[in-house]
Amino acid sequence: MVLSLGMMRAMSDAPRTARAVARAELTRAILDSATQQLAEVGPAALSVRAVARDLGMASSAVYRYFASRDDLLTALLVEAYDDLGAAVEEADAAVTDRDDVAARWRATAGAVHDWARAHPHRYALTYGSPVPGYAAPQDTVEPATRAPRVLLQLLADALAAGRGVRDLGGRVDPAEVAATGPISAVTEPPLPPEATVRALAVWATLFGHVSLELFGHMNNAVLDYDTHFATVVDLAAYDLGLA
Amino acid sequence: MVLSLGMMRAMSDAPRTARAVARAELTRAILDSATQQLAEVGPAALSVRAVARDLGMASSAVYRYFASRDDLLTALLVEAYDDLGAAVEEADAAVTDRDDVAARWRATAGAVHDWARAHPHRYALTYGSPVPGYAAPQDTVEPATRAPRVLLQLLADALAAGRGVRDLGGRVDPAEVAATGPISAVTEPPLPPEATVRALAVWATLFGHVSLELFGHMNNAVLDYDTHFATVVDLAAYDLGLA
DNA sequence: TGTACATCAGTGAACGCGCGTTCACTGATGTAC
DNA sequence: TGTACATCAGTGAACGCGCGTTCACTGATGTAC
Repeated sequence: MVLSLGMMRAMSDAPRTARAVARAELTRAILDSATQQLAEVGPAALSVRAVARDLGMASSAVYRYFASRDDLLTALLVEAYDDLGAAVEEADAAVTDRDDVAARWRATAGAVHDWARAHPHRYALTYGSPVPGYAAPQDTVEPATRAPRVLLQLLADALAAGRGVRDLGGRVDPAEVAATGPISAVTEPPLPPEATVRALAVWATLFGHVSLELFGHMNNAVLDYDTHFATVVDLAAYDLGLA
Repeated sequence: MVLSLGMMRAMSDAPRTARAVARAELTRAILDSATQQLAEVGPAALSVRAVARDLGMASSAVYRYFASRDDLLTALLVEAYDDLGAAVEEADAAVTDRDDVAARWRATAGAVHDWARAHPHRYALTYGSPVPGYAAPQDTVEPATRAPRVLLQLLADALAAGRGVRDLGGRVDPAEVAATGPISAVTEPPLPPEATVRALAVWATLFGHVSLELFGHMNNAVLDYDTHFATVVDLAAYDLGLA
């Protein structure tokens, strides 16, 4: 996507001209309306015309702001990842005792849980089924890494402070070390294999729990989601060697 | 839904009349075509007309078999849950040494993984984002319990045989015991709280892993899904106290 | 500062398409006597 | 076994709707001199 000069101004923090101000505002309004659409009909039925109708403008006008329906979807996806990433980063950063890694983990997991419940449809967009016929472009990759990065970093901090990952019942297979190399390499210094494996498993538990809860698979099976979530997070803290 | 006599015959194993045979076959053909549709356009865009076109019949004819698009979706959902449930049950049953609970767990987890990869769109239908505007009716509840039941039962068997769940780093809170009561009560005798909590956490890990893998969140991060899945399953076996 | 020109936002009509569902109807199959 | 009637499967037209995207155009805003 080639950005026009006007578009770049619209996206900068201090738009100069009246046009740029209007563009920034309408871009925002389109995204907000589309986000609402998302909640009502889902990503597959997200409609440029419905957004235009909602804003009282001709449907063709939306194309001055987004080149296509897919571009609009991409923008929603990037915003959702960024929003979640920011929430998680802030929750971690809000723990003033940086050495209390268990508290940082709880804050991180809680932020994911809270964000997902506050924005169930945006969670479904990012972590639910892929949208058929839509392939997320490269732009979404970096924002998607923000949240997981926080977990890996706090685990690295724990290891640096001499806390560690509880034993895993055996050595990590060399093939597994190779398979998870990119994850290990996220932090500096890299995580040891045991930590990487446990981090990935815990990450799956966290998102698995949130998905099962939000998508209705705990209906009438778990009666108090908050209590159970706290229990699972504590258990993960224990498995991570933080508690 | 009230079933007509003819419909009940069509669903029984040995349809009598030529009509009933034809009905059973066409019902099957509709479901197969719809399943293919699902893979191509997703559940939200599943179209009665497209199914009819595929089968070379008038779109109105499909309504002789399913009262509405939602009814068709429900049938797909029930079939998917049953298919997964059967695969998991068979995988567990195929382990001849019933006391080798670790092997039963690996077979169970592997069956979920294999089924999901063989039928990614049916997995997305059941465990991905809910279909907007569609509320799954009661008919889907029982089939959905088949797979999790296998895990709970093998864990109960392990406990009966003196194997058990490793310690969780603390006692299970009474509120959590209450919250997870329905899960404990699935087996006879009921699972103790520690086992229930660990079972739920492991269940979230398993489905979290499969979702993250299938929905593209491990792209360029985990390089060998099979190796990593095996590692996570082994780790879960260890956490469950089976290995 | 004032003017001429370039850029941009927004319009409304149009293209070609697909959808779920209903309905009156025809012809084949099944059933009761 | 043969016949009359009831049931069912499938048709094709119709209703009323929505979609993404393009295009020529108008009028407002911005810019260079």
